[in-house]
Amino acid sequence: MASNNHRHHHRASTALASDACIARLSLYVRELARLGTQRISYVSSRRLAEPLGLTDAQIRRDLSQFGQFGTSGRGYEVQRLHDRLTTILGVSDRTWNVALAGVGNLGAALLAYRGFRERGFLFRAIVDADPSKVGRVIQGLTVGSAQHLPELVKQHKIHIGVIAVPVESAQAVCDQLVASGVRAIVNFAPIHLEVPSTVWVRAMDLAIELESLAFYLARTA
Amino acid sequence: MASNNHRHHHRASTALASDACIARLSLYVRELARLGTQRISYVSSRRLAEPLGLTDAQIRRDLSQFGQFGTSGRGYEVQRLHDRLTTILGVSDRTWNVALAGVGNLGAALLAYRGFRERGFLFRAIVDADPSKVGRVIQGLTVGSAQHLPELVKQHKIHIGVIAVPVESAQAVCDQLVASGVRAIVNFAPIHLEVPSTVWVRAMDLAIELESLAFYLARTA
DNA sequence: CACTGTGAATGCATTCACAGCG
DNA sequence: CGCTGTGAATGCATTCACAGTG
Repeated sequence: MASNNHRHHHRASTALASDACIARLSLYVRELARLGTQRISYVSSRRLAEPLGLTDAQIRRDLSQFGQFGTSGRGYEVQRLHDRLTTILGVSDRTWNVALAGVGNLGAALLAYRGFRERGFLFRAIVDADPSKVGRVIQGLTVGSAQHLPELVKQHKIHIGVIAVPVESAQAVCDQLVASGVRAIVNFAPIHLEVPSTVWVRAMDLAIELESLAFYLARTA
Repeated sequence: MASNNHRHHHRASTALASDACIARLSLYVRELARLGTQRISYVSSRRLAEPLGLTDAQIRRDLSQFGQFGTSGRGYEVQRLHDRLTTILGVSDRTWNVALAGVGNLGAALLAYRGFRERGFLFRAIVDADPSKVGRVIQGLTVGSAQHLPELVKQHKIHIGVIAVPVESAQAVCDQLVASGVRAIVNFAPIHLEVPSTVWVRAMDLAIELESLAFYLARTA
């Protein structure tokens, strides 16, 4: 989130790149895909950086953490770099199963968004605590009861849980997801979720973004 | 945006706190409000930090940039600190006028979310490029034509623009907002918006969050 | 010659650790 | 004694600048 994402995980393994760097890799993939559709075959770090509002040095530094992908004097081969980065990000050939908890307005919006499917993120199970919503079919998926979340997670081999429930039940839903084996969560509820250090959480908190803007506006009005 | 939010603004004025710090101030306000409803009148930096997943030192450091609010041996008076921070954030006594461009699923979800109104962010104008949507009433607001965005911005004295349109038209809508005098924008489209350095942009990019999670899952599977 | 990849320098944010206060 | 506020230390991310390469 913005940037907003805390990292207090203590992993022994290999030194991972920073959150910010990983987020930028996604940006590079997007821009490379766009360049690909324009039949552009080579791109320099400078040209890749410009439309993203970044610097050439930053791109080279980010990429250098994962290997050497460029050619001196020529730049990067668009298709090749795209493929390498999607592999690094784990979105090249495989798909990820996503569960959605909370089918309110926001949940429905997430289900309707095409971008996820294109990148290999597939909603496999959706649940809601409201009995009147259970059984409804949205985007081809039947809304399940919140009680069945654990078994749905196992049944569909869910990798990522998306929490779009009211703040009061967010931690409980999170606990259920974690207990069922989910190790990655996107949280839209305005609360810090307590999870074991083996679980990754990303917070999407729009109210915080608005308040940040209010701060800057109030100072420069 | 997430941290994801880049900052490449060159402001002469007083040294502003970092984006991350401002975002945390919002978290403090939230937690203080919660403590207030529990009739807790004093809180130490440690007790404030814990439920937010932060450290006591960080809270004291953040607050110290804006003044001295605590009492040695006692901690912070909940109500007083809450009031001071909302004032600093610019959300204490005033309201902010928000315009929404793009009334799709996401836009509708944003309109329906109560949290914004509570914090003083009021949707005043909504527009969509789809003629079949123009004239519809959502949450008490009539959908206007996208062409009328500039005059609506002026008419309603819009402070903040929210872009929830397809990626193809995001930059154009952004340009319209900026030309109409909007100096703060929340962008949900997966593209880097080009704006003058006097305008603040926050990116909300869910696809990037999901890909970051995929990266970590792929490494620790 | 145009560009990459990377040591070195810089700049920031976070953490430590403690003097000083109520 | 418990806690704040803050210099000092640390740790990271970004930027600089350039040797090396196709």
